[in-house]
Amino acid sequence: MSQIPLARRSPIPPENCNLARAIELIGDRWTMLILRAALYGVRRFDDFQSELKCPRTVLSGRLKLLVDSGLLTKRTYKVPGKRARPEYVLSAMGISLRPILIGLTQWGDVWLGQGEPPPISFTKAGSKGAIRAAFVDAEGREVRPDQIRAVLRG
Amino acid sequence: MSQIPLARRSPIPPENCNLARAIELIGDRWTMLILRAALYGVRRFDDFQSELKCPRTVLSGRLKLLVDSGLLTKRTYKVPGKRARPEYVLSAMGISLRPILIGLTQWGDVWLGQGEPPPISFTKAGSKGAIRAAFVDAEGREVRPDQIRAVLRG
DNA sequence: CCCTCTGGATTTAGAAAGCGAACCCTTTCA
DNA sequence: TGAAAGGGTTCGCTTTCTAAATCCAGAGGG
Repeated sequence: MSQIPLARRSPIPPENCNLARAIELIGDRWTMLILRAALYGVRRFDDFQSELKCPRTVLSGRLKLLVDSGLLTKRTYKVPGKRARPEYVLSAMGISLRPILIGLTQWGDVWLGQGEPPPISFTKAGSKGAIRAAFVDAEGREVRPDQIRAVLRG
Repeated sequence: MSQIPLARRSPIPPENCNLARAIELIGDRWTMLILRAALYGVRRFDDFQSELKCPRTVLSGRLKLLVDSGLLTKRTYKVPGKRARPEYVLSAMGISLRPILIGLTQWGDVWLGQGEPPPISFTKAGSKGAIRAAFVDAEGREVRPDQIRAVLRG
């Protein structure tokens, strides 16, 4: 069943692995749900809170971590007649997670969709057909999953 | 800076969102690190434990959850002259997370790599150049991130 | 000028989860 | 008969999560 050969250890120790580092950073329920909302355009503390229904303590802590790690940028917005308030917008680093979360969305559509059609799908601007996460070579041509090979440095 | 327009709410309530469901399931530090190791071929309790250095209680709990949710399959292996033991191998559902974790690896290479070259890279079988996570249309042609449009059902 | 409203938090106390160390259980080998 | 090895569970302790209440600053209204 599994095409993956048995290994007693991963080829890269977790403490030197950029995947493990990424998991340390964003591999947390609330953190990922915050990023999901942020990618949909949510920016404000109370909007995050009513969207996620998470404790405000957790939210303010996570926002702080995300700002410190560079995924979110804290800046000020002002609605006329109201106080200036902070908002949390995705940095380039945060926006570049979008393909990964779209990929995870589509994975969820397949495996967790409970037989219902996906509530959201993705297309290329100006055309109709669905697009999907995949791998491409340097020329932008798709590489099928079974053709992917891992190469260790050194 | 942000190309994402302000929203007060995400277009899909989290409780009806397959991305949110996926995050509930795998959006956890240890769970993701287990999947990382499993994608590298680790299968056995003690191998996971010495790789992850997590409490054995946490490991056995997570493995149980992953089996229950269908990402891992528990089966028995037997080394001649040793007792039969359980091992945890990725199901098709688990293996299909591979592109997402590779995408996250490459994201980490860019943003968390501390200037060092990535310890692992990915190529197409039989060729040399690196491949990367991207979006493709139905014909397998790359769609650039700024051309991606979300479409709501209904 | 004081009062209230609003968004963005911090404080507090109890519940849950994480953690490390020790122990248990079964089979196999010496 | 005893020790080893793999795969767990049990046990206390610490950290984190959670909910609810409170705080705080600056508008706007009276």
